[in-house]
Amino acid sequence: MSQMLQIHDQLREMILSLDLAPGERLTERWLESRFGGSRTPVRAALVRLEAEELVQRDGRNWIVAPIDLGEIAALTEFREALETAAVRHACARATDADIDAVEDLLNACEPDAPREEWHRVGTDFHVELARLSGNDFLVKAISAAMTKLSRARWLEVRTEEARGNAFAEHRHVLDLIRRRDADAAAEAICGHIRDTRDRLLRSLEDDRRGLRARGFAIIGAA
Amino acid sequence: MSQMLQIHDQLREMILSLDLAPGERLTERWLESRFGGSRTPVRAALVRLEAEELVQRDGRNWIVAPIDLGEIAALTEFREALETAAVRHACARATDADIDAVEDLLNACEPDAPREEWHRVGTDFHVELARLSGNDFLVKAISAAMTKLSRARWLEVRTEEARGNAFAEHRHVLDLIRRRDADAAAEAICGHIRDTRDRLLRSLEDDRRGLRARGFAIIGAA
DNA sequence: GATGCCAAATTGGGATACCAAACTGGCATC
DNA sequence: GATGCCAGTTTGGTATCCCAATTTGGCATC
Repeated sequence: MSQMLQIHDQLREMILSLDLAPGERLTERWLESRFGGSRTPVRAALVRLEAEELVQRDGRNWIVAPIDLGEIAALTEFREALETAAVRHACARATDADIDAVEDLLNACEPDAPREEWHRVGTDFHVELARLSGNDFLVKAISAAMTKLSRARWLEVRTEEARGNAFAEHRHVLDLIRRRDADAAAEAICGHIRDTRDRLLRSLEDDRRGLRARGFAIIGAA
Repeated sequence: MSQMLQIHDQLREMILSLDLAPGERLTERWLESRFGGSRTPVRAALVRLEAEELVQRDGRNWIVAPIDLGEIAALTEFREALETAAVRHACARATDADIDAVEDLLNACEPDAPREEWHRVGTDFHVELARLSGNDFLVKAISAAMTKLSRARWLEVRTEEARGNAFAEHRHVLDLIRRRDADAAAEAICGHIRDTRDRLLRSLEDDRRGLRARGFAIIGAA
């Protein structure tokens, strides 16, 4: 694989895992020494990440994209539009085997699994659910939306109970799709998305001061 | 503005206006001489356009993204999800003045205006309509979807009557939003999007042989 | 005339050189 | 002590250089 893609993937991972603080400045020369390539592939990777909105320009400088709590409400609306459409199409198109495969994804996550695991499965579920729609544009858009939410979800302080609730909602949606009840499935996924927003905003609002203290650029009214 | 952005914008325009044929190979050195910059900004522009899916890699080479007729159906579904959500939010949020501004956009396009004008207004309408939703994610996604349809729309052979029909549908949607009838507006935009798909596919299917003869890479079953 | 093969040219990936603009730090001034 | 200013440093933008890989063209061979 080209150096540019290696740098892109590694830097992407560092940003999404919060190894690099939101708002932190990135100099091309630091990245050059950090990843052992020259500026050419570093710059290509930055341009790519800029298109994914994981880094952005601040004047002439590059910074890790800040987390914008103001986006969360709009992102929730966006997901409602996409995911209700996705589950409706899924009801019409997914085979039982397809649905079982998504259920397996949920089952593979043990109750005492590490936080990373829950985080990953919580994202993957929505993407795989989207895939049942058979529409790649929906898949890509939902995947991008989950990426935009990803870092905020890391910051959320989640009780084991809250995680259990979210997973129960996931299972419920799958059941309704299996029964081909499109209206109920759309309603359920919509409710789940809103619940997620509420949990997230409540947690982040409570913890906002602490997050800023950790040096994270958190902007926008939650 | 930086050279990279100039090159990006010019090249983007050339691709969207079909000055560069879909599937055509682009060498970095040709672009370098064509736009009078060095390879560094050229390459940055290409990486950017790759993220917009207007150019893509073919092995190590760069090519203008082919037109994929197979995408049109999925894109239509995608737009249905996005635009019905957008008009529903618009009914709740847009002011009468906002709606009038979109109507002015339509009125500014004379019946005998050149083809470019109809093409542009036909795209802008949907983006400005999306803006009435107040949700930037919907705006961006709809804008990107219209860009993906843009070149296929150029290829469409459109009678004056067909254009008139499309514009009448646009006005009808606006009226329903003005009356705050969300269900009817959603229904109307959805019908319009499907009509557009049908017109487009019928026209392209008829003309496919001719398009290939012009050297355009047109892939996928329509 | 078809085919196989090798040298030359071209291409993209990467590294580096150079420059102008922005930033920094410290010193002189008030 | 606060303020203004200038030299030195750092940075991103651009141009250019080098290299390995691929493509190309033509020539020898069959």
